[in-house]
Amino acid sequence: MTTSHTAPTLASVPPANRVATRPVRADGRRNYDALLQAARKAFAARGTSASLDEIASAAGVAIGTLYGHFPTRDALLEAATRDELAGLLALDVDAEPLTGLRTWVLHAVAFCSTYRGFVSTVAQGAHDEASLWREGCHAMETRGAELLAAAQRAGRVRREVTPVELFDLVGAAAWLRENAGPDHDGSTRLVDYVLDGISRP
Amino acid sequence: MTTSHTAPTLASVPPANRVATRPVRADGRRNYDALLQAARKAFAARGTSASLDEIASAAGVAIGTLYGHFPTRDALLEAATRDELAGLLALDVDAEPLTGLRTWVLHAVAFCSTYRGFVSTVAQGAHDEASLWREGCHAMETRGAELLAAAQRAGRVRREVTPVELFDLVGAAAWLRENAGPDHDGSTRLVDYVLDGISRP
DNA sequence: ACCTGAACACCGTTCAAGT
DNA sequence: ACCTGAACACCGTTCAAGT
Repeated sequence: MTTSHTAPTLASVPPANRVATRPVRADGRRNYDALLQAARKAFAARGTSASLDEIASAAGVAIGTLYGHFPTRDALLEAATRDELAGLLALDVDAEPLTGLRTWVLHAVAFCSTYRGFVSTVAQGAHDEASLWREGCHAMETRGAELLAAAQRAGRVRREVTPVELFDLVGAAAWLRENAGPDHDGSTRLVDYVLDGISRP
Repeated sequence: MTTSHTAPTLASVPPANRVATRPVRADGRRNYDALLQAARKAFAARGTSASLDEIASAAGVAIGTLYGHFPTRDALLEAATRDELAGLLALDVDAEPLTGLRTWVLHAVAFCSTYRGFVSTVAQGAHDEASLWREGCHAMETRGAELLAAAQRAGRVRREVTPVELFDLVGAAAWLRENAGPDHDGSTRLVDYVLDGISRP
Protein backbone atom coordinates (compact mmCIF):
# COMPACT_ATOMS: atom_id res chain seq x y z
CA MET A 1 0.00 0.00 0.00
CA THR A 2 1.75 3.11 -1.23
CA THR A 3 -1.35 5.28 -1.58
CA SER A 4 -1.03 8.52 0.33
CA HIS A 5 -3.36 9.08 3.26
CA THR A 6 -5.82 11.67 1.94
CA ALA A 7 -8.51 13.54 3.87
CA PRO A 8 -12.04 12.33 3.11
CA THR A 9 -13.53 14.21 0.17
CA LEU A 10 -17.08 15.59 0.25
CA ALA A 11 -18.28 12.89 -2.09
CA SER A 12 -16.87 10.11 0.07
CA VAL A 13 -18.98 11.06 3.09
CA PRO A 14 -22.66 10.06 3.02
CA PRO A 15 -24.99 13.08 3.54
CA ALA A 16 -26.20 11.84 6.91
CA ASN A 17 -22.69 12.03 8.36
CA ARG A 18 -21.52 15.19 6.64
CA VAL A 19 -20.61 18.12 8.89
CA ALA A 20 -21.56 21.59 7.63
CA THR A 21 -18.66 23.88 6.65
CA ARG A 22 -18.70 27.58 5.89
CA PRO A 23 -18.52 28.12 2.10
CA VAL A 24 -15.79 30.13 0.43
CA ARG A 25 -17.86 32.10 -2.07
CA ALA A 26 -19.24 35.35 -0.69
CA ASP A 27 -22.93 34.74 -1.50
CA GLY A 28 -22.65 31.24 -0.09
CA ARG A 29 -21.21 32.52 3.16
CA ARG A 30 -23.95 35.14 3.43
CA ASN A 31 -26.66 32.51 3.02
CA TYR A 32 -24.94 30.07 5.34
CA ASP A 33 -24.75 32.68 8.09
CA ALA A 34 -28.33 33.85 7.54
CA LEU A 35 -29.54 30.23 7.74
CA LEU A 36 -27.67 29.64 10.99
CA GLN A 37 -29.10 32.80 12.53
CA ALA A 38 -32.63 31.90 11.43
CA ALA A 39 -32.18 28.34 12.67
CA ARG A 40 -31.07 29.45 16.12
CA LYS A 41 -34.11 31.70 16.36
CA ALA A 42 -36.51 28.99 15.18
CA PHE A 43 -35.00 26.26 17.37
CA ALA A 44 -35.21 28.60 20.36
CA ALA A 45 -38.86 29.39 19.65
CA ARG A 46 -40.17 25.96 18.57
CA GLY A 47 -37.57 23.42 19.64
CA THR A 48 -35.35 21.21 17.51
CA SER A 49 -38.24 20.06 15.32
CA ALA A 50 -38.91 23.57 14.01
CA SER A 51 -39.99 23.74 10.36
CA LEU A 52 -37.07 23.87 7.92
CA ASP A 53 -39.27 25.69 5.40
CA GLU A 54 -39.77 28.43 7.94
CA ILE A 55 -36.04 28.67 8.57
CA ALA A 56 -35.26 28.96 4.86
CA SER A 57 -37.93 31.63 4.43
CA ALA A 58 -36.70 33.61 7.43
CA ALA A 59 -33.18 33.47 5.99
CA GLY A 60 -34.51 34.69 2.63
CA VAL A 61 -33.35 31.66 0.64
CA ALA A 62 -35.00 28.75 -1.15
CA ILE A 63 -35.36 25.46 0.64
CA GLY A 64 -32.85 23.84 -1.70
CA THR A 65 -30.18 26.25 -0.50
CA LEU A 66 -30.72 25.10 3.05
CA TYR A 67 -30.21 21.47 2.01
CA GLY A 68 -27.17 22.48 0.00
CA HIS A 69 -25.42 23.78 3.08
CA PHE A 70 -26.94 21.47 5.68
CA PRO A 71 -27.75 18.00 4.29
CA THR A 72 -29.70 16.98 7.39
CA ARG A 73 -31.52 18.62 10.28
CA ASP A 74 -28.80 17.29 12.56
CA ALA A 75 -26.10 19.01 10.50
CA LEU A 76 -27.93 22.31 10.97
CA LEU A 77 -28.41 21.66 14.68
CA GLU A 78 -24.78 20.73 15.10
CA ALA A 79 -23.61 23.89 13.37
CA ALA A 80 -26.04 25.96 15.45
CA THR A 81 -24.62 24.60 18.73
CA ARG A 82 -20.94 24.29 17.81
CA ASP A 83 -19.83 27.48 19.56
CA GLU A 84 -21.70 26.63 22.74
CA LEU A 85 -20.02 23.22 22.86
CA ALA A 86 -16.60 24.78 22.37
CA GLY A 87 -17.40 27.16 25.22
CA LEU A 88 -18.31 24.29 27.50
CA LEU A 89 -15.13 22.36 26.67
CA ALA A 90 -12.99 25.43 27.33
CA LEU A 91 -14.73 26.29 30.60
CA ASP A 92 -12.44 27.07 33.52
CA VAL A 93 -13.79 25.83 36.83
CA ASP A 94 -13.06 26.37 40.50
CA ALA A 95 -9.98 24.69 41.95
CA GLU A 96 -11.93 23.04 44.77
CA PRO A 97 -12.81 19.71 43.10
CA LEU A 98 -16.43 19.32 44.27
CA THR A 99 -17.32 22.96 43.53
CA GLY A 100 -15.60 22.68 40.16
CA LEU A 101 -17.47 19.49 39.32
CA ARG A 102 -20.80 21.10 40.24
CA THR A 103 -20.14 24.18 38.13
CA TRP A 104 -19.14 22.10 35.14
CA VAL A 105 -22.17 19.81 35.44
CA LEU A 106 -24.52 22.81 35.56
CA HIS A 107 -22.91 24.28 32.46
CA ALA A 108 -23.12 20.93 30.68
CA VAL A 109 -26.81 20.75 31.59
CA ALA A 110 -27.35 24.24 30.19
CA PHE A 111 -25.62 23.24 26.95
CA CYS A 112 -27.65 20.05 26.51
CA SER A 113 -30.89 22.00 26.98
CA THR A 114 -29.96 24.83 24.62
CA TYR A 115 -33.11 24.01 22.65
CA ARG A 116 -36.19 21.99 23.54
CA GLY A 117 -35.60 18.45 22.29
CA PHE A 118 -31.85 18.88 21.97
CA VAL A 119 -30.83 16.60 24.82
CA SER A 120 -32.35 13.53 23.17
CA THR A 121 -30.30 14.20 20.04
CA VAL A 122 -27.15 14.64 22.08
CA ALA A 123 -27.82 11.47 24.07
CA GLN A 124 -28.08 9.54 20.80
CA GLY A 125 -24.53 10.68 20.06
CA ALA A 126 -23.25 8.82 23.08
CA HIS A 127 -24.38 5.45 21.69
CA ASP A 128 -24.74 5.90 17.94
CA GLU A 129 -21.48 5.48 16.04
CA ALA A 130 -22.69 7.57 13.11
CA SER A 131 -24.00 10.53 15.08
CA LEU A 132 -22.59 13.96 14.37
CA TRP A 133 -22.25 14.44 18.12
CA ARG A 134 -20.10 11.37 18.70
CA GLU A 135 -16.90 13.40 18.94
CA GLY A 136 -18.55 16.15 20.96
CA CYS A 137 -20.09 13.66 23.37
CA HIS A 138 -16.78 11.92 23.73
CA ALA A 139 -15.05 15.21 24.52
CA MET A 140 -17.75 16.09 27.06
CA GLU A 141 -17.45 12.68 28.70
CA THR A 142 -13.69 13.00 28.85
CA ARG A 143 -13.84 16.44 30.46
CA GLY A 144 -16.50 15.28 32.93
CA ALA A 145 -14.48 12.17 33.72
CA GLU A 146 -11.41 14.30 34.48
CA LEU A 147 -13.28 16.47 36.96
CA LEU A 148 -14.95 13.44 38.50
CA ALA A 149 -11.62 11.65 38.93
CA ALA A 150 -10.09 14.76 40.50
CA ALA A 151 -12.93 14.96 43.02
CA GLN A 152 -12.53 11.26 43.75
CA ARG A 153 -8.77 11.57 44.23
CA ALA A 154 -9.42 14.41 46.68
CA GLY A 155 -11.74 12.10 48.60
CA ARG A 156 -14.74 14.36 47.91
CA VAL A 157 -16.77 11.90 45.80
CA ARG A 158 -17.46 8.19 46.21
CA ARG A 159 -15.06 5.99 44.26
CA GLU A 160 -17.81 3.83 42.75
CA VAL A 161 -19.35 6.65 40.68
CA THR A 162 -18.54 6.26 36.97
CA PRO A 163 -18.21 8.82 34.16
CA VAL A 164 -21.22 7.28 32.40
CA GLU A 165 -23.33 7.90 35.48
CA LEU A 166 -22.19 11.52 35.52
CA PHE A 167 -23.15 11.83 31.86
CA ASP A 168 -26.54 10.29 32.69
CA LEU A 169 -27.07 12.92 35.36
CA VAL A 170 -26.31 15.69 32.89
CA GLY A 171 -28.83 14.28 30.41
CA ALA A 172 -31.57 13.69 32.96
CA ALA A 173 -31.18 17.18 34.44
CA ALA A 174 -31.16 18.72 30.96
CA TRP A 175 -34.41 16.93 30.13
CA LEU A 176 -35.86 18.39 33.31
CA ARG A 177 -34.74 21.87 32.34
CA GLU A 178 -36.53 21.45 29.02
CA ASN A 179 -39.68 19.90 30.44
CA ALA A 180 -40.24 21.05 34.02
CA GLY A 181 -42.62 23.77 35.10
CA PRO A 182 -41.61 27.25 34.05
CA ASP A 183 -41.42 28.80 37.50
CA HIS A 184 -39.16 26.32 39.24
CA ASP A 185 -35.59 25.18 38.60
CA GLY A 186 -35.89 21.42 39.08
CA SER A 187 -32.72 20.55 37.21
CA THR A 188 -30.37 22.37 39.58
CA ARG A 189 -32.16 20.77 42.50
CA LEU A 190 -31.71 17.32 40.96
CA VAL A 191 -28.00 17.94 40.42
CA ASP A 192 -27.59 19.06 44.02
CA TYR A 193 -29.44 16.07 45.44
CA VAL A 194 -27.27 13.70 43.41
CA LEU A 195 -24.08 15.51 44.40
CA ASP A 196 -25.24 15.21 48.02
CA GLY A 197 -25.77 11.51 47.41
CA ILE A 198 -22.35 10.84 45.93
CA SER A 199 -20.16 13.28 47.87
CA ARG A 200 -18.22 12.82 51.08
CA PRO A 201 -17.72 15.56 53.69
CA MET B 1 -80.36 29.06 38.22
CA THR B 2 -82.70 26.12 38.31
CA THR B 3 -81.06 24.17 35.49
CA SER B 4 -80.13 20.69 36.61
CA HIS B 5 -76.43 19.85 36.77
CA THR B 6 -75.96 17.57 33.76
CA ALA B 7 -72.88 15.57 32.81
CA PRO B 8 -70.98 17.05 29.85
CA THR B 9 -72.29 15.70 26.55
CA LEU B 10 -69.95 14.55 23.80
CA ALA B 11 -70.69 17.65 21.75
CA SER B 12 -69.84 19.99 24.61
CA VAL B 13 -66.28 18.71 24.89
CA PRO B 14 -63.78 19.90 22.26
CA PRO B 15 -62.06 16.98 20.48
CA ALA B 16 -58.66 17.79 21.98
CA ASN B 17 -59.94 17.18 25.50
CA ARG B 18 -62.19 14.22 24.79
CA VAL B 19 -61.33 10.97 26.53
CA ALA B 20 -61.85 7.77 24.56
CA THR B 21 -64.65 5.47 25.74
CA ARG B 22 -65.42 1.91 24.72
CA PRO B 23 -68.40 1.89 22.32
CA VAL B 24 -71.59 -0.04 22.98
CA ARG B 25 -72.18 -1.52 19.54
CA ALA B 26 -70.46 -4.84 18.95
CA ASP B 27 -68.56 -3.90 15.78
CA GLY B 28 -67.48 -0.63 17.39
CA ARG B 29 -66.10 -2.46 20.41
CA ARG B 30 -64.24 -4.90 18.18
CA ASN B 31 -62.57 -2.08 16.26
CA TYR B 32 -61.85 -0.08 19.41
CA ASP B 33 -60.09 -3.07 20.97
CA ALA B 34 -58.20 -3.94 17.79
CA LEU B 35 -57.01 -0.33 17.51
CA LEU B 36 -55.80 -0.30 21.10
CA GLN B 37 -53.89 -3.53 20.63
CA ALA B 38 -52.30 -2.29 17.39
CA ALA B 39 -51.46 1.03 19.04
CA ARG B 40 -49.71 -0.61 21.96
CA LYS B 41 -47.64 -2.68 19.55
CA ALA B 42 -46.75 0.30 17.37
CA PHE B 43 -45.95 2.61 20.30
CA ALA B 44 -43.74 -0.10 21.78
CA ALA B 45 -41.89 -0.56 18.50
CA ARG B 46 -41.58 3.03 17.29
CA GLY B 47 -42.38 5.26 20.25
CA THR B 48 -45.30 7.61 20.83
CA SER B 49 -44.93 9.23 17.39
CA ALA B 50 -45.69 5.97 15.56
CA SER B 51 -47.69 6.38 12.35
CA LEU B 52 -51.45 6.41 12.91
CA ASP B 53 -51.97 5.08 9.38
CA GLU B 54 -49.91 2.06 10.28
CA ILE B 55 -51.95 1.51 13.44
CA ALA B 56 -55.25 1.68 11.55
CA SER B 57 -53.95 -0.75 8.93
CA ALA B 58 -52.67 -3.17 11.53
CA ALA B 59 -56.07 -3.05 13.22
CA GLY B 60 -57.76 -3.71 9.87
CA VAL B 61 -59.84 -0.52 9.86
CA ALA B 62 -59.88 2.70 7.85
CA ILE B 63 -58.09 5.74 9.19
CA GLY B 64 -61.42 7.52 9.75
CA THR B 65 -62.43 4.80 12.18
CA LEU B 66 -59.36 5.48 14.27
CA TYR B 67 -60.24 9.17 14.46
CA GLY B 68 -63.82 8.29 15.25
CA HIS B 69 -62.78 6.46 18.40
CA PHE B 70 -59.70 8.47 19.29
CA PRO B 71 -59.98 12.13 18.24
CA THR B 72 -56.31 12.82 18.97
CA ARG B 73 -53.06 10.92 19.29
CA ASP B 74 -53.09 11.76 22.98
CA ALA B 75 -56.52 10.20 23.40
CA LEU B 76 -55.16 6.97 21.90
CA LEU B 77 -52.04 7.12 24.06
CA GLU B 78 -54.09 7.77 27.16
CA ALA B 79 -56.36 4.81 26.47
CA ALA B 80 -53.33 2.63 25.74
CA THR B 81 -51.75 3.43 29.12
CA ARG B 82 -54.86 3.64 31.30
CA ASP B 83 -54.51 0.17 32.81
CA GLU B 84 -50.84 0.69 33.65
CA LEU B 85 -51.67 3.94 35.43
CA ALA B 86 -54.42 2.25 37.43
CA GLY B 87 -51.93 -0.46 38.37
CA LEU B 88 -49.44 2.12 39.59
CA LEU B 89 -52.05 3.94 41.65
CA ALA B 90 -53.19 0.70 43.25
CA LEU B 91 -49.66 -0.51 43.98
CA ASP B 92 -49.07 -1.82 47.50
CA VAL B 93 -45.64 -0.98 48.84
CA ASP B 94 -43.45 -2.08 51.69
CA ALA B 95 -44.33 -0.83 55.17
CA GLU B 96 -40.84 0.53 55.80
CA PRO B 97 -41.24 4.12 54.52
CA LEU B 98 -37.95 4.56 52.66
CA THR B 99 -38.14 1.14 51.01
CA GLY B 100 -41.75 1.78 50.12
CA LEU B 101 -40.94 5.16 48.62
CA ARG B 102 -38.13 3.65 46.53
CA THR B 103 -40.33 0.85 45.21
CA TRP B 104 -43.09 3.25 44.26
CA VAL B 105 -40.70 5.67 42.53
CA LEU B 106 -39.21 2.84 40.45
CA HIS B 107 -42.70 1.72 39.41
CA ALA B 108 -43.66 5.29 38.55
CA VAL B 109 -40.50 5.57 36.45
CA ALA B 110 -41.40 2.35 34.64
CA PHE B 111 -44.91 3.67 33.95
CA CYS B 112 -43.67 7.01 32.59
CA SER B 113 -41.29 5.23 30.23
CA THR B 114 -43.84 2.70 28.99
CA TYR B 115 -43.15 3.99 25.46
CA ARG B 116 -40.31 6.05 24.04
CA GLY B 117 -41.41 9.70 24.16
CA PHE B 118 -44.16 9.08 26.67
CA VAL B 119 -42.59 10.87 29.60
CA SER B 120 -42.61 14.23 27.82
CA THR B 121 -46.33 13.87 27.20
CA VAL B 122 -46.95 12.96 30.81
CA ALA B 123 -44.83 15.85 32.06
CA GLN B 124 -46.96 18.22 29.98
CA GLY B 125 -49.94 17.00 31.97
CA ALA B 126 -48.46 18.33 35.16
CA HIS B 127 -48.50 21.93 33.88
CA ASP B 128 -51.08 22.03 31.10
CA GLU B 129 -54.63 22.51 32.34
CA ALA B 130 -56.14 20.94 29.23
CA SER B 131 -53.99 17.81 29.14
CA LEU B 132 -55.68 14.42 29.25
CA TRP B 133 -53.14 13.40 31.89
CA ARG B 134 -53.93 16.22 34.27
CA GLU B 135 -56.03 14.00 36.52
CA GLY B 136 -53.62 11.11 36.24
CA CYS B 137 -50.64 13.31 37.03
CA HIS B 138 -52.48 14.78 39.96
CA ALA B 139 -53.26 11.30 41.30
CA MET B 140 -49.64 10.24 40.85
CA GLU B 141 -48.39 13.35 42.61
CA THR B 142 -50.82 12.79 45.46
CA ARG B 143 -49.74 9.18 45.92
CA GLY B 144 -46.06 10.15 45.74
CA ALA B 145 -46.62 12.99 48.17
CA GLU B 146 -48.24 10.59 50.65
CA LEU B 147 -45.31 8.21 50.59
CA LEU B 148 -42.85 11.10 50.78
CA ALA B 149 -44.63 12.60 53.79
CA ALA B 150 -44.70 9.21 55.53
CA ALA B 151 -40.95 8.83 55.05
CA GLN B 152 -40.42 12.37 56.33
CA ARG B 153 -42.61 11.75 59.40
CA ALA B 154 -40.54 8.66 60.14
CA GLY B 155 -37.41 10.81 59.99
CA ARG B 156 -36.07 8.86 57.01
CA VAL B 157 -36.14 11.70 54.46
CA ARG B 158 -35.13 15.35 54.72
CA ARG B 159 -38.04 17.66 55.54
CA GLU B 160 -37.18 20.17 52.80
CA VAL B 161 -37.87 17.77 49.92
CA THR B 162 -41.13 18.63 48.13
CA PRO B 163 -43.59 16.47 46.17
CA VAL B 164 -42.80 18.43 43.00
CA GLU B 165 -39.13 17.51 43.37
CA LEU B 166 -40.10 13.85 43.73
CA PHE B 167 -42.20 14.11 40.57
CA ASP B 168 -39.23 15.73 38.81
CA LEU B 169 -37.05 12.79 39.83
CA VAL B 170 -39.56 10.35 38.36
CA GLY B 171 -39.63 12.24 35.07
CA ALA B 172 -35.87 12.63 34.80
CA ALA B 173 -35.26 8.97 35.58
CA ALA B 174 -37.94 7.93 33.08
CA TRP B 175 -36.27 10.01 30.39
CA LEU B 176 -33.02 8.22 31.18
CA ARG B 177 -34.73 4.84 30.89
CA GLU B 178 -35.96 5.83 27.46
CA ASN B 179 -32.71 7.37 26.25
CA ALA B 180 -29.75 5.79 28.03
CA GLY B 181 -27.52 3.12 26.60
CA PRO B 182 -29.18 -0.26 26.15
CA ASP B 183 -26.85 -2.29 28.34
CA HIS B 184 -26.94 -0.24 31.50
CA ASP B 185 -29.71 0.77 33.90
CA GLY B 186 -28.93 4.42 34.52
CA SER B 187 -32.39 5.35 35.77
CA THR B 188 -32.31 3.06 38.82
CA ARG B 189 -28.85 4.35 39.63
CA LEU B 190 -30.07 7.94 39.44
CA VAL B 191 -32.99 7.18 41.75
CA ASP B 192 -30.68 5.55 44.25
CA TYR B 193 -28.19 8.41 44.22
CA VAL B 194 -30.99 10.91 44.83
CA LEU B 195 -32.50 8.78 47.60
CA ASP B 196 -29.03 8.65 49.15
CA GLY B 197 -28.90 12.44 48.88
CA ILE B 198 -32.24 13.07 50.54
CA SER B 199 -32.42 10.25 53.10
CA ARG B 200 -31.32 10.14 56.72
CA PRO B 201 -29.89 7.05 58.42
C1' DA C 1 -74.10 4.56 15.78
C1' DC C 2 -70.46 3.42 13.29
C1' DC C 3 -67.46 2.72 8.99
C1' DT C 4 -65.17 4.06 4.64
C1' DG C 5 -61.73 6.26 1.85
C1' DA C 6 -61.10 10.19 -1.11
C1' DA C 7 -59.56 14.86 -0.53
C1' DC C 8 -56.94 18.35 1.46
C1' DA C 9 -53.03 20.33 3.93
C1' DC C 10 -48.51 20.41 5.57
C1' DC C 11 -43.84 19.43 5.41
C1' DG C 12 -39.51 17.04 4.40
C1' DT C 13 -36.45 15.90 0.50
C1' DT C 14 -34.68 15.61 -4.22
C1' DC C 15 -33.19 17.24 -8.57
C1' DA C 16 -33.08 19.36 -13.21
C1' DA C 17 -32.31 23.84 -14.79
C1' DG C 18 -30.23 27.97 -14.08
C1' DT C 19 -26.34 31.80 -12.84
C1' DA D 1 -19.74 26.75 -6.82
C1' DC D 2 -23.96 27.94 -5.54
C1' DC D 3 -29.10 29.04 -6.03
C1' DT D 4 -33.96 28.16 -7.36
C1' DG D 5 -38.45 26.16 -6.93
C1' DA D 6 -41.29 22.62 -8.95
C1' DA D 7 -42.15 17.82 -8.09
C1' DC D 8 -42.63 13.93 -5.31
C1' DA D 9 -43.55 11.40 -1.06
C1' DC D 10 -45.36 10.80 3.36
C1' DC D 11 -48.53 11.53 6.84
C1' DG D 12 -52.01 13.76 9.72
C1' DT D 13 -56.86 15.25 9.59
C1' DT D 14 -61.52 16.09 7.86
C1' DC D 15 -65.88 14.98 5.91
C1' DA D 16 -69.54 13.51 2.66
C1' DA D 17 -71.53 9.23 1.60
C1' DG D 18 -72.68 4.95 3.05
C1' DT D 19 -74.56 0.77 6.26
